[in-house]
Amino acid sequence: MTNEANSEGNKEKESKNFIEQIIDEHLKNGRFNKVHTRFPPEPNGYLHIGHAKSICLNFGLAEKYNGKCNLRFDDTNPSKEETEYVESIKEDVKWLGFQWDGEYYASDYFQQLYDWALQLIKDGKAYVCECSQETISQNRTTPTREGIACEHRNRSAEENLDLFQRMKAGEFPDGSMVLRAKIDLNSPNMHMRDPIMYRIMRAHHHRTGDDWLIYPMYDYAHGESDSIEGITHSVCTLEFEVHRPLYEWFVQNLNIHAPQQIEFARLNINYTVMSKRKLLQLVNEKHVSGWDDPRMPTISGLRRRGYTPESIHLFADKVGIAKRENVIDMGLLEFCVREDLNKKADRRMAVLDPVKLIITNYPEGQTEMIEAVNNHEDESKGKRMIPFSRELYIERGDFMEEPSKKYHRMYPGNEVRFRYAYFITCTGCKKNEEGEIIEIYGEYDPASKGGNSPDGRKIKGTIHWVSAEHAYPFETRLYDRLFSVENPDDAEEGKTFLDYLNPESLTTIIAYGEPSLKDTEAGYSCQFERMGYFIKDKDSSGEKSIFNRTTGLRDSWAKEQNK
RNA sequence: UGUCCUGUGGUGUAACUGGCAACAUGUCUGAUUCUGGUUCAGAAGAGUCUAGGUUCGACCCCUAGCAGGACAACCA
Repeated sequence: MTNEANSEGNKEKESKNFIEQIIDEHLKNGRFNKVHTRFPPEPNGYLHIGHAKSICLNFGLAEKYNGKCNLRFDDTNPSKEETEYVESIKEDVKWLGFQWDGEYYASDYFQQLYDWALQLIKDGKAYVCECSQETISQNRTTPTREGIACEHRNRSAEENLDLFQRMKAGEFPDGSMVLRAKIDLNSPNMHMRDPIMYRIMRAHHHRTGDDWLIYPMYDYAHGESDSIEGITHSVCTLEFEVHRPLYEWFVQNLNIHAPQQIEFARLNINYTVMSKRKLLQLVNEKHVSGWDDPRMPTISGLRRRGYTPESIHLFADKVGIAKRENVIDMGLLEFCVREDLNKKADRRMAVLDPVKLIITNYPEGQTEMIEAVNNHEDESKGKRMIPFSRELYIERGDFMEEPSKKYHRMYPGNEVRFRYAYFITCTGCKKNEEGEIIEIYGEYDPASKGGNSPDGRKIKGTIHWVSAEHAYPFETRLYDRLFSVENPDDAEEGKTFLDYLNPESLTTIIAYGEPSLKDTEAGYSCQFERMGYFIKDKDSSGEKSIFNRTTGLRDSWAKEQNK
């Protein structure tokens, strides 16, 4: 290594994303003297990879600036939220490796929020409106036209106070009235045209039970919750950009701590969908086995698929943070798992599409144990023994009766290395009446034991194998992208994203693995040499194993063939 | 339609706040290799949406367009 390379390496001034630049500025100009972020999921579904980006951002910011990050459940809509989701969210955040500083719920603040609403009413900045949903919407008109004030807008503070308290007390039916902020009916920003702060809803809340009959809306609750927790930087996605003036209006008019809301572009990945609504639909309509189906972009799905927290961190790191719309290639996610798994996954041999190979010059009935390295990237992983015998299974694709150009696996007359074992020269094959190859024959060179070249002769191909007699059969689930088009969201006329589901997103086969695969537990992740990364699924039980394919290996041979 | 946001290689993100565009991924070559994996070496690929302007000099600033996105829920 040259000195130049060294000094280059030390220089690496990592560039900051725009949010960090804003924070630097705030720290410099004294607006804030610390960093306190929060991750605010609504417990109405499972977390997905898009949330992971946000989690890594928020918790990452706190780490970088030596600050704090809260986990806050935005549970202001009891009709959609459930405890099951709260638990899964906590599990996912922890699995990603983050520990929140405070665990909060917007519902913890219902009383404070209510009191502040009373204050706004007294200040003449909020009023109870009895208009119907349609009327309110109509009166707001369109952005280009002025809004229309309804007869409730100029009620006295006393009357509003009385009405609002009676709303809370349950004197009025659901939906009969709302509390509205009195801001600006002519604002070009529709969110400022007297937004709704509270609605009457007789729904059982997962935490406050039946204590409340009125519930605050997002816009009223979110900024205030941030404020209560002393959040400095309230990071959210782009669609809330238009809400920022409203966010600021509330903290300003309540005269409470004002966090800075900053918006960034949400994550999009091709060949999948990211909206909670659509993910929920996939689950409800049983297009997938559940929220944690390995094809789902959910964190629990990725986990079951074999993704590691590290691979997701790497991914979040690589996609970056910015404000422009983006679509990340699924290939990047796959690159990230391989990058991580290559270093730590055990190597094992398993044949996914088996065909029998008989070594005609190998003694019948003999079995010998072959030593194999667990991971060439990490010698500390040690070695293991694998049985070898006269009859083996090899991959159907590793034999060609009439080889194509550049093919250097088994074909009549060609010598191939059987990984860790011997050099075997193919001598022919047998076919059934349909012309399918049912057996392949070969002769081994006893001097090449261990797979080493006895005389230094070059062998182009190395293939994996499994002793037929000792093979351990197990179910293998080969996963592919869930959708067959890049962007299932933009469905053509008369179709929905469901019409683009990939019928081959899951293929179940029986694979034959080396015996060591039997003594593994669910969650055991390894590389089947030359085939890809696999993880033992939780559906496994006792002797029965199920392995999910996390992702295949890079395959430049397949690319070559597609030319 | 109105307001706001965004516009840099195929994709994603940078560019020390004005000094002729970097990194990653992807693609293609080649080398190494007991995984057609990994690793290594190299190449191609944008002249920064367009048109003006300011400036010695602009991806960064200004003006006008164009394109894409967000919003017009008693969802978040």
